[in-house]
Amino acid sequence: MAQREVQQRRASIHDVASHAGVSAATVSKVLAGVTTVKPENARRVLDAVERLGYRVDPLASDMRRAKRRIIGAIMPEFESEFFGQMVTELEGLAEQRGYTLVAASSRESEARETEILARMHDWRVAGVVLAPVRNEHGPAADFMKANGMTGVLIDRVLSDDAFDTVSADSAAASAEVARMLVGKGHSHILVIGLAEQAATVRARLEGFRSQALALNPSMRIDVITSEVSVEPLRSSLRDYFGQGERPTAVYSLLLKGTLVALSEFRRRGWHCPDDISLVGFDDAEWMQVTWPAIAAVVQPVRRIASEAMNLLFRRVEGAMGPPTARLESCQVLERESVGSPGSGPHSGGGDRQ
Amino acid sequence: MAQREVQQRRASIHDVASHAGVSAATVSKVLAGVTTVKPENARRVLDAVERLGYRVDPLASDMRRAKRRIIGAIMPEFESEFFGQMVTELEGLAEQRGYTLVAASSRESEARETEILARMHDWRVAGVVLAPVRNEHGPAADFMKANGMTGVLIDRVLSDDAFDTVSADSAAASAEVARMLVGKGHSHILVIGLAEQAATVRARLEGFRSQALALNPSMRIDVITSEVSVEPLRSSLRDYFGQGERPTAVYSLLLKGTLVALSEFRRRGWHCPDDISLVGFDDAEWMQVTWPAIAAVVQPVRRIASEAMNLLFRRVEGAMGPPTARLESCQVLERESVGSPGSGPHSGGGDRQ
DNA sequence: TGTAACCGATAAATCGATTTTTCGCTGGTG
DNA sequence: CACCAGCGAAAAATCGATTTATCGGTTACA
Repeated sequence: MAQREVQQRRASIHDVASHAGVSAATVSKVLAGVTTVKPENARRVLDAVERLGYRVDPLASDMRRAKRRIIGAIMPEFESEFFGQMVTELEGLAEQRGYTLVAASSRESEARETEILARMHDWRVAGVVLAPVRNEHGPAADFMKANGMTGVLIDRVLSDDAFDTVSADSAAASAEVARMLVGKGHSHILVIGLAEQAATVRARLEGFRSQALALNPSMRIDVITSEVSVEPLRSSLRDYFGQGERPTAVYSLLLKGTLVALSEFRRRGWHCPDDISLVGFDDAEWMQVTWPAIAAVVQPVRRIASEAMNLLFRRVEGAMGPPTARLESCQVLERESVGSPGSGPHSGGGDRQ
Repeated sequence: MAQREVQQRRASIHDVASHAGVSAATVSKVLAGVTTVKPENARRVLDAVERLGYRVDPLASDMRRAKRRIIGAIMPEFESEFFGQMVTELEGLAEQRGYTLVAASSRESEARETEILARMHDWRVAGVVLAPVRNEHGPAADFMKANGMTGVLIDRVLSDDAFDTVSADSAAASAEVARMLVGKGHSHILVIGLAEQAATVRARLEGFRSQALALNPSMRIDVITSEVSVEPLRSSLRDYFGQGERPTAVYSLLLKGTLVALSEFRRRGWHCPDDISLVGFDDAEWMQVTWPAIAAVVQPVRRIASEAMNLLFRRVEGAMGPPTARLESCQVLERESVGSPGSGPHSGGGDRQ
């Protein structure tokens, strides 16, 4: 319990030492659990610690180590449930091991990503969990490599020759989505995504395409991707529908795409699943309370986070060997936004507004 | 540009000093912009810095200061857009001033809140931005007070006698919601919320109630709040509707409540705004793409963040004086989930599924 | 009896930067 | 010529903890 020390400078290890009548080194050893300390002295040290409310200063404690007990986390954004949960999980896992997590958002910019990484390098973080904006081959991974940083890449990655990677098994999940949609009788499906995240999006696309075509070789699969941001995707989609294209289902390869698809459906007065079916990669809390509830691929956030931390700490502790590439399986939630083609009015106009 | 130094120990200020043929103190001064250094030496220092790719170690640099250039941020959760954006903003603002932001989630637990705070105190952070789980009178604020920490309280707070506070002007926004609903002809409205966040929720409730009653004294306003978590709220709501209560509009005082309300509407097959109108405090991206789009109160995240940081840094720099309590005004977005009572079927059954 | 091994603890070095103190040197002044 | 002021830079102290080297005092063994 802290007493009148309030507002004053906090007690240092030397204060504890003098109160206990021993040297600072002895205090350090007692607190580190070294057994070569006389019980009597240990007791007095612990007494003093208690009396002064002493706590080790992690910053000072880290001074001498080459790798500080800090883990950096870089996410493309914090606004979505996925990355929000990810940071929460990572923080908890770091804390469990006595590490502090410093999280930063790259705001979908590779330039910022590298800047943040450089700053974390300055802090001499023990390791970094990087969810790259684009993929594992960006400047950020290069920077880490060039500076001998230890790290794990997650989410928008497949595998790397220098770092362990952990991501959702996009291909398998997409194949399951394909089975679901083809099983319902869809034979003309539009897939939308952002090309930014090259490898991941490609995996999701190919996983879907190959499974769908395997089940129905005459299937028609249209693909719309935008290079950079969401807005071009929106206008491409608008053009596509504007030209009279009428797929019976849309599979969005990422959350932003799901939002874009929904808003385009709204513009045209289309309802799911009567007028068109919709499935999106990435789940969100709201998707189960809207009308209709939106079918989604749920990524195993906790498993990705814990696996990433396991791999990271293994490396931090000096583990060598070739990098691992883990794929964690997803869950596909079939909800009301998916139906069979032709089962509803499909008028293209029925607004309930 | 870093050269073959890769993988090696990073250059320290002493390496720079010896390469430049000066002392470490001189290097420090050059980098700090002190002008009492001979131009010739300054140049050589900067050369060496460039050549070695030297960057100041922020940890070592902070050692001597009583307050380190670290700002702590504690949020109840990271999963919602509101807090996600908040962290993003705070991080950017801290970075602008050369500070590092360490963010942690209290996971809606006051106990965890205090633990995190204690850990941040160990780091001797310069200041803390705390979004308390409950309100400004919790154990976390007490801890900060007792330990002489500097901080700002945001979001679920109104005002405090020790810390500056910044939050959305809940009362004013709620009054505007009241004007909107009463203006549409609603005279029986249900308000739902969590009592946890006592003062804030009360402000939202009172702001709404007083304005609504002023406009229509015979107005009926029912209130359902749950003490602790979301689930009791859900069952209370279920009971309420189960007893045959049929308000024409629901005003949710927080995001979770909006989700609960929507899912209960779903259960009963009610549609907005035909069967019932809905307005929620807190906006989210999905609310404008669903059918119907959900009316919401938008909190000025950026303004709250920047104002909080301004106040915080003022205190960090030693500003004295009584604490400020800022209220930032919100924007009310009227969307399709709000209509006039009786304008739709109000059958209580029309499902489009 | 002399020396080695050991125990427990302290002094000192270390980490990397900042800040204070000290010092050498130049130039101006009485 | 002696002294002081001022400049610029080096030396040293500091921050708080950890780790290594050292040291006094026993005990064991040859």
